Amino acid sequence: MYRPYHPPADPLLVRELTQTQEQLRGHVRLLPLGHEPQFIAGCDSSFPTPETILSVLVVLRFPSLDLVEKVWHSGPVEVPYIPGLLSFREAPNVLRAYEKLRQQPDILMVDGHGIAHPRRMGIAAHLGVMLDLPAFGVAKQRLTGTFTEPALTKGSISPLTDKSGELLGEVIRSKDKVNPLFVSPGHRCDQATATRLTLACLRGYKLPEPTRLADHWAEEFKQELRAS
DNA sequence: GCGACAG
DNA sequence: ATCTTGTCGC
Repeated sequence: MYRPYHPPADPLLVRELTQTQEQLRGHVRLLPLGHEPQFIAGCDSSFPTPETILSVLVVLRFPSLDLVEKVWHSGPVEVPYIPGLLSFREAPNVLRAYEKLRQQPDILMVDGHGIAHPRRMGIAAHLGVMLDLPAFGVAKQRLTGTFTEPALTKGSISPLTDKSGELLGEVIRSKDKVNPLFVSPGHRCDQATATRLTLACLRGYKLPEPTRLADHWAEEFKQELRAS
């Protein structure tokens, strides 16, 4: 099987975005959430066409997980995908969608990493800082760090750490025998909160409800968008 | 120098 | 992410 090949990225663009990322990093704050959230949001982005991005945000009541609201926004793709700089490609459009929300959430669950990132600035941290809102990431694939495979039973957890032993996140088995999820805090959130909320949002599926529903509606809107 | 690389 | 059929396991 072939290894994915990433086309060469413009060195100047990489330098610029990386510097901006370092600036944002200085604003990240990892703290426990003071109280139980009443509303939790989930977000997801997809690409109906190579040059169009569609972002969906859903808000669920917590802990019932009833859907309260869903919004979306689509626009032109302006930045290529570059490992470690994903947020600059997707976050701008997510922020536009966020502006359409009427019910402000207490915390945001993002499809991607929080601080489990080479520079501790995954898209969950990026969005959290931009919105000054508690946020954490739930990713399906590892970006950086090492871990030992957690047991195959739902709820099993193993730490994700970097070379120096620093805790970057936790690898969680969200369902028996499915690939684990990578959960890490993004901003105004700590690991315990990120893990606790992720587990509290599981409803028999691999993905926690906020992300799963955002994914679902993204697919719906995508069809609707291509048909117009 | 050689791999690895969220969505 | 996206393009895509059938297939193996619970």
